[in-house]
Amino acid sequence: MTVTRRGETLELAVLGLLHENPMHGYELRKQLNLVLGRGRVLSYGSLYPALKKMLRAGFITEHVAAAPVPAKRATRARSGAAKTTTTGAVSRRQRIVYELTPAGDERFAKLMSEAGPAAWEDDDFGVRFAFFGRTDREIRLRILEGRRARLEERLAHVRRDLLASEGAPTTNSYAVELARHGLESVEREVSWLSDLIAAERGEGRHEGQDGPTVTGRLGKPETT
Amino acid sequence: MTVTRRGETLELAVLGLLHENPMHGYELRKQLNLVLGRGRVLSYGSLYPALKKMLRAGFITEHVAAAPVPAKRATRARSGAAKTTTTGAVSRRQRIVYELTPAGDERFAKLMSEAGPAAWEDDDFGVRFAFFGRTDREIRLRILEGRRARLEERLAHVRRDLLASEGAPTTNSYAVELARHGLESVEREVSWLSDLIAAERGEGRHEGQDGPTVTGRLGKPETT
DNA sequence: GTTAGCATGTAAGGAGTTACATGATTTT
DNA sequence: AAAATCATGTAACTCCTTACATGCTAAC
Repeated sequence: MTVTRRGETLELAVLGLLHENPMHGYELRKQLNLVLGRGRVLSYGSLYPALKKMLRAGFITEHVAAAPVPAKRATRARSGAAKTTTTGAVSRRQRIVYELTPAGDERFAKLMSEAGPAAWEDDDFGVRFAFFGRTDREIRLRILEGRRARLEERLAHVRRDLLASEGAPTTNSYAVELARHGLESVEREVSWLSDLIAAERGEGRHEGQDGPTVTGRLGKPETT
Repeated sequence: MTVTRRGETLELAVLGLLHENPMHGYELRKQLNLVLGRGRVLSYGSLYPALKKMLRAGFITEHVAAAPVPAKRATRARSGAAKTTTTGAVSRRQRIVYELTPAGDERFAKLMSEAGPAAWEDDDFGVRFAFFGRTDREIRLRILEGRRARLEERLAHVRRDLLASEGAPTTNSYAVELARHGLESVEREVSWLSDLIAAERGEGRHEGQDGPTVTGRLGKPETT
C-alpha cells in the first residue's frame, strides 16, 4: 500500500551497519544511536525484537562468540590463572554476533535504491546518508536534493504559521523565539545540504575510487 | 509510578495555548506545530481524541461558533450583497471553539510547576519554554539549566561513541560527517541556552512587568 | 566491594500515525 | 472548474518505550 513503510528505517540501518562489519547487539545499538541521530537512543526493547524478525526473514545470521580480550588493559590483569572454566581459553563473556546473509545484502541494496519521498524524512535521511559510501552519485544527489526541498517546504510552512500567529491577540514572545531558533537550525541544515550538493556536483567528472565526495567541511577537526 | 508521564506534553501544550486565547482545533494544531517544534506535524488523529479526553476531564469546554469574516480580503470582494443565507449575518463555516475552564487553568499551573527531568527532554522542553511568560524566573532557570545539562550529557555520550567507532575496521566517513553535523547543532543549542541563562540572570534585580527576559538575540529580524 | 558498564532479552502498554470519511469555502 | 485550504472526526494499526528479569566484568 504505502510507498515506503515506516519501520523499515531501523531495518535499513541494521543492514547497513552489519554490511560494514558483523556486530553484536549491544554495539550495534551504539552505532545505531549515531546513525539514527538527533540524540535519539534506541531501546533494547526495540532492537532485539527487530533483530529476531530479521533473523526469521533470513537477512542475518547469529552465532555465539566470545568477547575479544579487552585489548588495552588485558596485558596486566591476571596473567595465567584460567579460573575454573571447562574450555582451555579463558571463557569470556558471551555475545551474539550478527552477520549479514547474501539475502540481507540484496535486501539492503534494494532498500537503498528505492529512494522515495520517505528518504527525505528526518530518520530515513540520516540512515541513507550514513551509507552514502555505497550509493551511486545519482541517488545521492536525488536524496540530498529531495531532503533540501523537503526542508525548504517546512521552512515556508513554519514561516507562514509564524506570521499568522503574530496577528493573534496575545503574542507570545517566547514561543516566537523558540520558533525562530528552530527555523534557524533548519536553515543551517539547508546550507549544509547545499554545500554537500555542490561538492557532489563538483566531483562529477573525476569521480572514482575514494569514498566520500565531501571536501569542504569534512575531515576530523583536530584529532591527531 | 513514573514521575512525569509521557503524553502529558500534548495536554500541557493545549492548555497553554488555550490559556492565551480560545481556539478551534484546526488553528490549535497550527500553533501546536510551532510549539512542539522540530518540524513535527501533529495529526488530527492525535489532536481530536486528546481534546475529547480533556473535555471529559473538565479542563476545557467546547462551543460552536461561526468563523469570523475572513478580514483581510473581505473589504474588496463583493461589498454588500450577502448571498442568500437565512440569517442576517453571513452564516460562516462552523467551528468548534475550545476554551479553558478554571479547572484547566489550575491543571496548567500544576503541570508547569512540576518541572521534573522530563522537562529537559526535547518536546517537553519546547512546550515549557513556549510558556515561560507565565513561569517564575526560578523555574525558568531550573528548566534552562536542566536542559543544558541534559544536552551536554548527550554530547559527551555521542562524542564517546564517535571516538570508539573510529577504531572500527571500516570507518564510514559519511556516518562520521552526519554525527559531526548533529553534534554541531546540539552545541549550538547549548550556546543558545547559555545566552538565555545569562540574560535571565542579568535581569535578576529589576525583574518585573515586561514579558520576555531575552534580549541578546531576540527581536524580529527585519519585519518592518 | 561497590558502582558503572557490558550483554541479552520479554511483556505490557501508550502515544501517535495512517487511512478512511465528509463536506464547506476560497483562491486561481 | 479545479485545486487548495479550512474543518472535524474515527478505527486500525504500528512502532517504540517502560519496566521487568538476569548475570558477568572492569574500574575505583
